[in-house]
Amino acid sequence: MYRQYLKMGINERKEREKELLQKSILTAAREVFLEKGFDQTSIRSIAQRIEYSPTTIYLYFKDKDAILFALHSEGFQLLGSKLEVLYSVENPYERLKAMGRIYIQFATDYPDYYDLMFVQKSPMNNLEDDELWKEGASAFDGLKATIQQCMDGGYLPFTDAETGAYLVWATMHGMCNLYDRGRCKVLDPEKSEKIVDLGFDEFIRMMDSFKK
Amino acid sequence: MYRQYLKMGINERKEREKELLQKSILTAAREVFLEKGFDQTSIRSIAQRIEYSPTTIYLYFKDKDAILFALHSEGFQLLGSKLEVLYSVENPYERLKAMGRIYIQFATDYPDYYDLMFVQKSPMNNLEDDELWKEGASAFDGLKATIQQCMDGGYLPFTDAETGAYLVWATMHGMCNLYDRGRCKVLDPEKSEKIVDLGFDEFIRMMDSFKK
DNA sequence: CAAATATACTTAACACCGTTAAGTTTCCAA
DNA sequence: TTGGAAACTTAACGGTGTTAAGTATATTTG
Repeated sequence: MYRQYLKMGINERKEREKELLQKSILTAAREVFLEKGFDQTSIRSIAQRIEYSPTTIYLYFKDKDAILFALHSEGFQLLGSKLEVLYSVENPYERLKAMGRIYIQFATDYPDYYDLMFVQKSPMNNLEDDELWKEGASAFDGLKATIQQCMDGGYLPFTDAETGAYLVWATMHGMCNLYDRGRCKVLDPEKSEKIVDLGFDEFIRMMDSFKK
Repeated sequence: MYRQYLKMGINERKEREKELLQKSILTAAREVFLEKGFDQTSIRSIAQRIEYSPTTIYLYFKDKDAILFALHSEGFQLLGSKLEVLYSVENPYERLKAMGRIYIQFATDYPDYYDLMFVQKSPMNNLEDDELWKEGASAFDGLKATIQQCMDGGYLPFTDAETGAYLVWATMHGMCNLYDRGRCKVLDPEKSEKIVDLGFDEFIRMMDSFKK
């Protein structure tokens, strides 16, 4: 009968509604996360914001880590959008320097996103043991390619692009993380507030001296 | 009466007993921490191990952060003991390289201690706002002094010893932390397991090329 | 059209957590 | 012997992630 034809439309509407709630859960999660921070982002606080019971969330996400993983992916999208301007930078070494500046700016502007993307273990629990970390990999590949071009252009003397990219990444990450975690208290108070930028400048100066 | 004379002895015994329990709480905390890790180190689990009620712990420590701070200090003592061999290294550049190796070895051998010392925010909550972070400062001063000597000896071209020390520290920290937090999945699986050492070797190679 | 069933959601509960207030036991001094 | 301080425990508060069971609603089927 004609109801058979309606069924599809109804199912589609239902699917749309499901997706809508899934999205509103994620929106609520993002709001709580950005307003209150990682620690205060609880299933219950997300549920309260969308006026559903906490258990409803489990009908749309496997567990809390799945939500955090989704937010982590959002962070990578945001970082990616900030990095887009680099396409116009043709000189690989200039691009690398700009990349570093943007990375640090991102870590400073969105410390919670940064933490979720590069420090917290929770979002990584969502990956299967053999599953690869797509978000991280594509960002890293971009860096690696630039490093390779820097090597080819004689700007940097790394023996291996991948190891070199890791080393540069680790330096940026270490500076941001030590600052974020309050470990820069050991520094001269006058320097400690702007130490990440000072460190970056010093890093650039070191790299500059490599140019063959 | 003669009891007056005993009183002091009794009070001293009581004080010794108080210290004893304080120490056994710390021992239990350390055991749980090293066996089960940071996340599983709860007041309740520590209490269970010493067979006291959880609330007793609060008679000996202000809160959980105070215990974590005590463990964090232990970590610095342990790291300090590992660094002792450096006294015999006269060449500052050789000492710096050895320092880096020991630092990485420490982070690898005692990841939980390392986390507590350089990543977790909890132990830092125990410090007053204006209070300085003694443990971190004395470790950093050791690095800074060596960096300064490297600069003086023409091994490294940093413009400022403090910023240079921070930069070197951040590089080591970044490599260790990215590895610990599972972010090295982005690397070639063949390299990822030994990436910290590979990165360190590359770092040394870079530094070597600075020698004036 | 009524009964059966599937869907969406909630309530209640479990097992944890850090922490505090109130109560109990133990010990020493007067 | 009794009063009181000190040491410790019990019970509770408000929070966490998560699951099992129950309810209401909407859809399908006989």
